[in-house]
Amino acid sequence: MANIQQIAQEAGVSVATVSRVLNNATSVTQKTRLKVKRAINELNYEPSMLGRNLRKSESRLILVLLPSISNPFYNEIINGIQNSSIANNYNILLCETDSKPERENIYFNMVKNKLADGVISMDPTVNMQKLNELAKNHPVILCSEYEEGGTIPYVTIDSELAAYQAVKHLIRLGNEKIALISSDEKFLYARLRRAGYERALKEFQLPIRDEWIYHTKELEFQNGVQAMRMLLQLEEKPTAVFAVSDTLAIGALKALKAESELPNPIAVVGFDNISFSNMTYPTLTTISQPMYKMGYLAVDMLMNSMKDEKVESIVLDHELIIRDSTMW
Amino acid sequence: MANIQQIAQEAGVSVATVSRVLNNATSVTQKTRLKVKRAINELNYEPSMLGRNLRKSESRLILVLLPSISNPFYNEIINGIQNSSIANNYNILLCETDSKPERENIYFNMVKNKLADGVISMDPTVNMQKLNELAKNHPVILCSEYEEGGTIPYVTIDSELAAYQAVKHLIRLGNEKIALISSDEKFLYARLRRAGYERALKEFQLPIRDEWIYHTKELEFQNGVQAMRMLLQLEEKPTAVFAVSDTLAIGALKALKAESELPNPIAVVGFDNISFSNMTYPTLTTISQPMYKMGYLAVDMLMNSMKDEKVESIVLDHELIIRDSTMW
DNA sequence: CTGAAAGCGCTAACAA
DNA sequence: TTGTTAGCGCTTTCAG
Repeated sequence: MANIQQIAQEAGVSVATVSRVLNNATSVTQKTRLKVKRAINELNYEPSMLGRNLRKSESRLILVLLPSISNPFYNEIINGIQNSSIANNYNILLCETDSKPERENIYFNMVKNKLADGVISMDPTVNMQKLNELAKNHPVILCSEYEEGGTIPYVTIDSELAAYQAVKHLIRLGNEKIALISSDEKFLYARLRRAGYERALKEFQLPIRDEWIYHTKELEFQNGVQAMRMLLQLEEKPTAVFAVSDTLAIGALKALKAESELPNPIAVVGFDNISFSNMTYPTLTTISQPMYKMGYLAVDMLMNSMKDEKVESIVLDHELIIRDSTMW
Repeated sequence: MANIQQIAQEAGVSVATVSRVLNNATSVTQKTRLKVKRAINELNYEPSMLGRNLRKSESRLILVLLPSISNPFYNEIINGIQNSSIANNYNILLCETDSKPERENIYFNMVKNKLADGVISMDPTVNMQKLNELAKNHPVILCSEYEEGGTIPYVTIDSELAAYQAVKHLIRLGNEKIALISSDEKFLYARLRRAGYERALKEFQLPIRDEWIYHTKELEFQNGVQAMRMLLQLEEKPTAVFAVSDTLAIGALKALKAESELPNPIAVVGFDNISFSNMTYPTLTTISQPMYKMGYLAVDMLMNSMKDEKVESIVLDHELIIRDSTMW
């Protein structure tokens, strides 16, 4: 691989001039520019980012932190992040932490090491203390999951309100016994969605019963299956279920189908509107988050943060998508 | 952010000694080592990868090329790649090309620019000519999709055999009119799976009818829905369907459910065993690929390739997973 | 065992 | 307009 020296030599100019051509500086005559370009082509030269980055101490790479790409919820967000990044001449480094602190550390170090210029975290399991520490010296934006009262700017939706509306929809359909399938309440979104669930029930003076609230360890389909099975074993079964994620809701639907002799169908509402949610039987009623937009805006915010501008957090609108799982 | 200079100064040693401590060189006395460590802690120092990488001219980053992370097929493979990379002290750069050549170019340049040390491509839409060009000077491994008769090492499964077995299973169940839902035949896997489909039909002297072979533009659920709808409109309808991917098969199942008055159920077999394939109704019979292993091995192969060792291509075993969609 | 110094590939300030 | 040169942060050779 040729370097800038060799190009300079080949073209009979200095390295500075080559650099100027590379960076489209105006102060180069057409003639020298051509000489240099010819040399570049001849030697099949590609400038080394390594050298450039070291010199400018920037990498034009954005680190995107997420727990696992197997959760389809992140797909569209990443799409938005990707497109917005490219528009800003950045690339993204997708980093799965798998909720493992060691991995998180590796990625945080990459930022400290200047291998990435900023971070967008979508990881609810992230170590907030360390992230706050990092945010002191590096641009960081939270996407979807955030810290209440924290200092890091975020883009998200109003989970409490969305959950409230989802449950209210179930109530309007005549359900009085409504269960909640939630994940670990160490996550803010789980606490908020539970709060929305409870607010709706209280407003209609419906019972909030502990046995109708099930907490799963993870967000896999299987966790939803298991949760629904438990709910179906109760003496007094719920007539409807609100799950805090589509993956859980889809698992719940599966468990319901397996149960052949139910007197009345149990209504199910999910959260996220992942692409599968339209492929289940019955199709899933769910809350749709503006995922693409969320990702896109997160990058915008990060760019502003890099310019040391003041960045305001953003709360986006959601939408209730009514499908068959609440009307079968 | 402190640099190595400042640590040297603080510890009262030379930068060389600091570097030695950083790299666990043996030739440093306990006493100096401690002095240096103390300075490192005091100043909260993190060595810059940028400097190190430039010096060693390596980035310890692997570029992973895939068309889109929204296809769940890649999830487990990536998991394998990730774990294997970390075990080898590398990190991965997940790059979605979205089948766009511009993006591909950006990523190829990162490799040429020494921002990544090697490439694992899982992208069937990749520009093979450019990839071959890149492979002359950089380590490249193909994962899943590969080039017949090409020079780049690959890890994959025997798609033709798997398809043959899938279709044979349908034949054994008594089906004689078997349709194929495939994607674009510019992709090798589509050609191979079609070949397996035809081999099985021929072996049992069953008709291969063009109208029973449907090619979709993409691999989204919706493409499967549409394909199945077309097949259901035929005068002579197939009694079974083999789809070259689970996403297509799941869409097909959806279209079947929508069709209420079918005299006999139509059997469906998919390909990939994505996690959702167990959540559909009916659950999907499919070919399971050893995805995790495939990803893991791809990294091993890349590591060997980096050491300039000769790397042999690998063909892994698959498995037919029989579920409800072939016995309802 | 430790230090001085060269150099990885590039950019940018300064000089010409 | 172009060239010279310092230096980004680190590793490594060679001397001591």
